This record gives sequence, C-alpha cells and structure tokens, in this order.
Amino acid sequence: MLQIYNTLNRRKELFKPLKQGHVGLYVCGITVYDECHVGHGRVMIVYDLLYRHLLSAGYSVNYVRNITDVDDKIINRAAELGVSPTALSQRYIDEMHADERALGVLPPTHEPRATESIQSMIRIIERLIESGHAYAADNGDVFYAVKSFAEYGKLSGRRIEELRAGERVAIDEHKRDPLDFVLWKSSKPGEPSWPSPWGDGRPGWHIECSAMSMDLLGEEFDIHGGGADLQFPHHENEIAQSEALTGGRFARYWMHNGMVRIDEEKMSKSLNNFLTLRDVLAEYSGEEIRTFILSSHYRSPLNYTTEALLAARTALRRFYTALRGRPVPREGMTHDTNPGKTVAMDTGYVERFDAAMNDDLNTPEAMAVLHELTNALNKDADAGSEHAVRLASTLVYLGGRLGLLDKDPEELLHGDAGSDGPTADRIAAMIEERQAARAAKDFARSDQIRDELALQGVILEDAGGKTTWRRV
RNA sequence: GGCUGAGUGGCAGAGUGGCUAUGCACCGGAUUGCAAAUCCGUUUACCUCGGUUCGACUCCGGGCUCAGCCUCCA
Repeated sequence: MLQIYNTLNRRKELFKPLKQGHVGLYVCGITVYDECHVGHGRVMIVYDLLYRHLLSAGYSVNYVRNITDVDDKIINRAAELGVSPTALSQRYIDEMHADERALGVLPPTHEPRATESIQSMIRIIERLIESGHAYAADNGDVFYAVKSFAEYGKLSGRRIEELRAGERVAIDEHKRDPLDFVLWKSSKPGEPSWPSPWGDGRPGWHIECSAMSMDLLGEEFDIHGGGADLQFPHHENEIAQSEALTGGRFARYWMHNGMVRIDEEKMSKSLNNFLTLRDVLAEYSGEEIRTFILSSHYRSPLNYTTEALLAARTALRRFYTALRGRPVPREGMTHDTNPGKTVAMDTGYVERFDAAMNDDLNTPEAMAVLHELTNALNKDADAGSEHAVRLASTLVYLGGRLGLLDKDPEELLHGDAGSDGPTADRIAAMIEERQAARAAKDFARSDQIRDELALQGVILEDAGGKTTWRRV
C-alpha cells in the first residue's frame, strides 16, 4: 500500500485514489525560455518515478505535466534574441524533450501548453468575478481577491496577516489588497495577447495550472506535484482559485520535491548558479544523473557535487559489472510487468523494494536493495545457474522499475571510444598479444600492454581464465 | 521578523523506543604472476541542553546551526 507524504497535512498518508484503479496526476512543468537545469531534471525524474511506480502497482494513470509557453520571461527573452515568443518556446520545448529522453523519462500522458487553454482560463476568471473572488481593475488587469478565500494559506501553513507583501517588491497600485495576485494581465502593443472581456491580454501564471488540470483531470483529482519552491505562492494560489470556483476540493495529495543545491545553496535561474542538463550530460550519462538523483529521498535537498556524480557512476558500474556475462530473459521486463509471471524473480527482494517504494518513494532504501541483490549475485559464480539467472533477472527488473539498468552490460562497459580512445578491435588485438606474453610468462610485456591501455582509459580484468575490458 | 523543513560514522545517505542500513573511502584477509573485478572481515555515528521512559539517535520542550518560502523560480 502506497503511502505519500501530503504537504497539506504534513504527514504520510495512505494513498487512495478517487476512482478505484485510476490516478489523476498533475505536475507543474517548466516555463520554456531557457535550457533545463539539474533542478528541472529532478522534477522530471521524481515524478517519472512516481508515474512508473503507480503503473507497476496496476493503476491506469493520467499523468499531466504542463508547459508554460506564455510569460514575461519568454517575451523578454524572445525580444532580446529577436525571435518570436512562439519560436523561442518551441525551441526550448524540443530541448526539454531531448533532455528527458537522455534521462530515461517517460512522456507524460498529456503535456498541455498554456496557450492552448486560454478559453478555459477566461471562463474560470469570469466565474471568479461573478462569485466575488476576483475583480477587474480599470487598466484591464484582473486580480484574485485573496481575502475572499477563507482557507488561504492552508497548504503552506501561513496566515494572511503574517505575510509581508510588498516588503521586497513594490505593490501594484491597481490591487485592492497587496496580497492579491493577477489572473489576467493586459498586454502592451506587440506582445502576445488574446481577446477577453477585459481587453486584450494574457493569463497570469497561477491560473494556467488550475485551467489545465481541471480540463484534463476534472475539478477534483488525486495528486498534484511540483518543486518545493512552488508551494507558496503558486500552489496556494492554485488552491484558492480552484476551490473558490468549484466550492469543493482541488488536488487531494500535494507532493513537493526538494531543491537541488550547489555549494549548499539552491540552484536557480535567479541566483545564476545553475548547471544545465546539457552541461552535465556532456560529462555524465543520463543514467548516471538519474542514479545521482535517486540517491537521496525526493523531499530532501540534494547537493550537486562532482563527488556525488562520480559516486553514482561507481554504483551503476557495480550493477552492470555484476550483470555482465549473465543471461537475463529480457521479455516482460517493462514497468507494467507482473513480477514472477514471465520471468522467475526473487520475491524477497521484490517485496523489500516494493515496501521501500511504497513508503513515500524511499529510493535510497530501494537502491540499498539493489546493492544487496548485486552482492548476492556476485557470490554466485555460476552465471548459468537457475539461482543466478533469477537474481540477475530480479536486478534488471527492479532497476527497470527505477528507470535504470536497461542497457546491455557489455556494451555499456565497453563504452564509446570517443575521438582518441582505442577501438574495440585494437583492444582485442592487444589483449591477444598480452595473452601470448602471459602464456610465455613474459610478465613484463604483459604488464606493459596493460599499462598502455590503462593510459588510454581501458581497464583489463582477468577472471575465470578470460580477460574482459572496460573503459573508465 | 513569520512560516516550513533539516542536523546520523571520513563522504553520501536510509532507518528504528532496546537488535548490522546500504554504497563509496580506509585498513586487514582471500583470489590473482602482479593487478583489476569480486568475496570475507574490521574501524568510525546519530548537533546541544533538559524532560518522559526500565531504556532514546529514535518521543516532548529549550537552544544552536543550516536550507527553502514570505518577488520570478522546479
């Protein structure tokens, strides 16, 4: 039974979907005005993991993750670069998708764009005005009246009187109350705009998510996720808009992933201390980045360091080394496979893994299960034994549940020669020569060959009378 | 100032009212021509001060430190 930490109540709760067997999941995606950074990667991976876990538990999941493709930052950036906002956002949507593929992230069921839901947003705003929760200012802006929603602050644990609106940013003179936030923004000439009852304009950020989630998941749905930095005010405002509109509940479980840090400080655009996924992918594989992100619990802060990425690389290599040369029936190894059905599994490890994942996606614990499984597998030298095949299958299956270990071990360990590395043929020839030297007890020559390859990033390993190799 | 959350061994990082997390690193051993990989074993811990308890790293309270939010942010 899955337990999820619900930010609304600040504790783990048993997950029960509204509709048996089905889950509606909404995640706040990104604003596409630049390349994704590691923090965005964490969001992608964390909710991908939840998605996979729900699927493997047998749910049908409607996973919606939006794209904000109209926003001040997009408009400004596009103007700077001299391109249209549409072209700019499309470019970064494509880049985001490429990053996701590299990280092994499954596509969500729906990926709505804000600009495709403008009519829904306008309808919601109209109804909010009718019910007295919103008001139009004389300049064409529409604001949400925060004090009209009695439960405002229930997600983030704040009280309206404690908020220091205006302390850090000048208050918009058109607001009746400093806390009010914009639902509809009048546009200046040349900016992207849509006609509305309040004049040409564009939606405010918060209303997008209310509209897109309700369009695709209904007025009330199961899980809403996003980064911890969105808790306030974004998610609080979503709740205020949506629940004021419907009079019922909006999302039932709120999940928030922790921030990625660099030098013990939040990685973010505004602090300009971010590393793009593109940067990191030049140095580490998507699978290594994914392993790094899975190494800590999703709600904890995660510090980005070279050491941590290298540790992920080491862990992954350990798994693949254990799987090397071991037959694993690959059919039926996808996320929706019922373990034990098509491939013999070690149910003990699967149960421990499930228990860890059901405990609010405890991935460090799940990874510990994989390590113990690897250890057990390494102890069985007979690759063809039924026992070894079962353990190897279980390892590949559980790795797959995390979106890992889907590569061929031999290919992965052999890696890519790159521009200056020796080719596989060259290595094979040198290994052959070394074997001859060893047979002749010419260990000086044998070691010379090994050292030479090591300098070129190739490690030789003699085991069981055979020599295998891998790139560092 | 307010609201969240966190402080675990050299590092990363789970967890539990009394019983080995796990991985990396280190040290010793096995294996190896020597290595690598692998296996076995060992060492290092729960911020601080009080309280509850037969017993607390684990519960409660104070303190200290750190991070996030109170502007856009994943």
